[in-house]
Amino acid sequence: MSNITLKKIAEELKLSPSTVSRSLRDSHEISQETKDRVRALVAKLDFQPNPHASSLRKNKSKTIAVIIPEIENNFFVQVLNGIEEIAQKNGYHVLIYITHENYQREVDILHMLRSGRVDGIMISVASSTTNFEHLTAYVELGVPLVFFDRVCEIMDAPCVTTDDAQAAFEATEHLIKTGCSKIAFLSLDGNLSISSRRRSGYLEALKQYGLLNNKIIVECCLDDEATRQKIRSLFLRENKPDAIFTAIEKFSITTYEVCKELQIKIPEQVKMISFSNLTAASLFNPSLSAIIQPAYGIGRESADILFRLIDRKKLLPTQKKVIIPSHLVIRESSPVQQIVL
Amino acid sequence: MSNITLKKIAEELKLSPSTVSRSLRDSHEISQETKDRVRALVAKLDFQPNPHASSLRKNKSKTIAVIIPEIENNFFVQVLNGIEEIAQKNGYHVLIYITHENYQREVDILHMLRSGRVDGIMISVASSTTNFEHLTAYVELGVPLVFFDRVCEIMDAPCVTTDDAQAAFEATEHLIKTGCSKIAFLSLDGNLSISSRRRSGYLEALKQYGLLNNKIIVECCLDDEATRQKIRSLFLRENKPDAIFTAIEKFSITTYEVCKELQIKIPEQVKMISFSNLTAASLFNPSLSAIIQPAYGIGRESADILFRLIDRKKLLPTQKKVIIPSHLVIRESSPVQQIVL
DNA sequence: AATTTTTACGCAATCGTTTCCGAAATTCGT
DNA sequence: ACGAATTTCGGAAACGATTGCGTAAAAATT
Repeated sequence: MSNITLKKIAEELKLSPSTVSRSLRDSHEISQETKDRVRALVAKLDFQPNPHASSLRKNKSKTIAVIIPEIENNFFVQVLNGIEEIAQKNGYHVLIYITHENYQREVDILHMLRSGRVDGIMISVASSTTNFEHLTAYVELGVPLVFFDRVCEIMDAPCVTTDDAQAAFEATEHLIKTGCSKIAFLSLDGNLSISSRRRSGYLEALKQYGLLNNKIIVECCLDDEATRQKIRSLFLRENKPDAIFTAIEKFSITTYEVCKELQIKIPEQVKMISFSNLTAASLFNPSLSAIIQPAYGIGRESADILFRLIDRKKLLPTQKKVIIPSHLVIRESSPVQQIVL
Repeated sequence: MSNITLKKIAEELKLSPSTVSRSLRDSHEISQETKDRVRALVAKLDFQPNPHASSLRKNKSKTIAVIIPEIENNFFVQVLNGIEEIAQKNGYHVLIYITHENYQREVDILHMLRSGRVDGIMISVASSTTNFEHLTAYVELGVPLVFFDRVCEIMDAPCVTTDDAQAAFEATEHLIKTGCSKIAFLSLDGNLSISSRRRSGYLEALKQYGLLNNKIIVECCLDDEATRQKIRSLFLRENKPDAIFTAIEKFSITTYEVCKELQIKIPEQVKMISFSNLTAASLFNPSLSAIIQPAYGIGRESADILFRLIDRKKLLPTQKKVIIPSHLVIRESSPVQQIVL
């Protein structure tokens, strides 16, 4: 770390530190000539003000924290990409924390962040989170917080999501219209906002088409092997589903693998559709019909909102609860025309 | 941000700030009784020392920066995952910066980081980086820096990579052994360390099998459409390749798409193999043979090394240049037995 | 009992920047 | 030309935690 300080610059130029500081922030109470002299030396010595001293004094860290439940998930990666983009534009730094769907870790991180290390937080809660005290405690400190995707509706904080229920409805409806009547819905256990919204979209579609009695809801956990086992038993029971709708990208991969293992043909024997942001989904065998979430946009929008909060700007009324639509891409795993063998 | 400070704790307990500070760091010169009193109040008030004040005084930020060229790439995501894991264990925070393969952005980030904001840097350089002054200038400041994957060999900084040349050799050899003689190698343009190492592995295999005259090297850039066009023309030239070996995951996806478009069958008409960390590669149509890099391990190992440097611990001699082997997974896109139609 | 050592704590400087007050020096208004 | 307003800058006190140094009191040593 360079040990050249504001004070040294000041000495060198026979100025006071305050003048140098003001020059650097282009204060109107410094003459142009002095500013130029300061900037010249600063540039020459490649001086950078110490961010910790600055943060301490100004009580601003120019840093935000992004808390995500997992990183090996294209959705969160794209969100992060959007966030980083906006943060960079605003001159902010991005701290990343991964909870690995662990509630305790989430609590610890939020607790730790109460120190003033960051000016704001963006979070998608862990699947194991049912209690929100750690979040309310944080918000009560007055530090801006924005939820994205997996939100906590009851809290007074902006939420940026996609239209999960609508998207799930459309996906289910699509499956119904292509002839499916026994559609299984695979979702993450716990009571995440997205899970319940997606489930209700699924159920609503079944209801509208009089198929509510056929509902098959399977709640899977994070353990890959357990999920695999649940999917297997789904195919081994007497009343097999004729379609699978997975609410989580990862589950679609597991489902494909199980189908391969059990030699079940997609889409002939079972159709498939999934929430997924995998760019490679179109290369799957068969290509996977997917609900693509506007991940990048969610990242950008929620970051935008966070910075408005940080800058104490008024939020537009529409920015309290932002919903960006997903879109459905139909591919071979759930073809519109039934493939006849 | 909580406005409760060390000083207030001290007043409340009728102690001096120094005593409180020492109590919190478990100094031996504080009686157990006092420590207990301090800790009790600290716990009760949920006090957290201001990190900026602490960083300023101790000249330690407890933060590292991770600079990656792109994030929508499974390899870097897994590396990041490993890094975050180790950082968390060491009580460190992780700042993430994405260069988007942009040299100037990389320069700017490194310049900005010369302020003492972080205690160390982990970086994989951008493909457009040919000049390393920004890196040497940084290292000369005495701040630890570790390279991973895309390294700069000539610099005196630890490097953690995989055995690119060996892996590329084996992949090429595999293609040759399954009957291919016109193997095209698709790599990223620019002179990245990984590109040249992978290329040399490819060339070495061709050489050993007397196929050097058949070498086909295509350098692609980041523009997706340009890459697509280059791949198309590869298939449209008179002397078509009978195998494609892509050094970058993204290129394999584009290649698959082009093959679909041109109705070229993999592996019947052209075999494929790629460097890739996509978990879903096994679900491709056909499933993609891949060189899987130990991304998570690279992340963990390079973070480990960085923290040794930060703690001024001696590096083991083996930690100056760490090479973690990749492994080849053969799938349907380059079957061992030739599929006869 | 006198001395040395140890224990347990306080004082005050320090990290580097920012900003509230002044206060010269200059310009302006009339 | 003389007070008022403006411009331009410096002094010094923050911000909050850490730490070198000093020192009473208690304990140990001779």
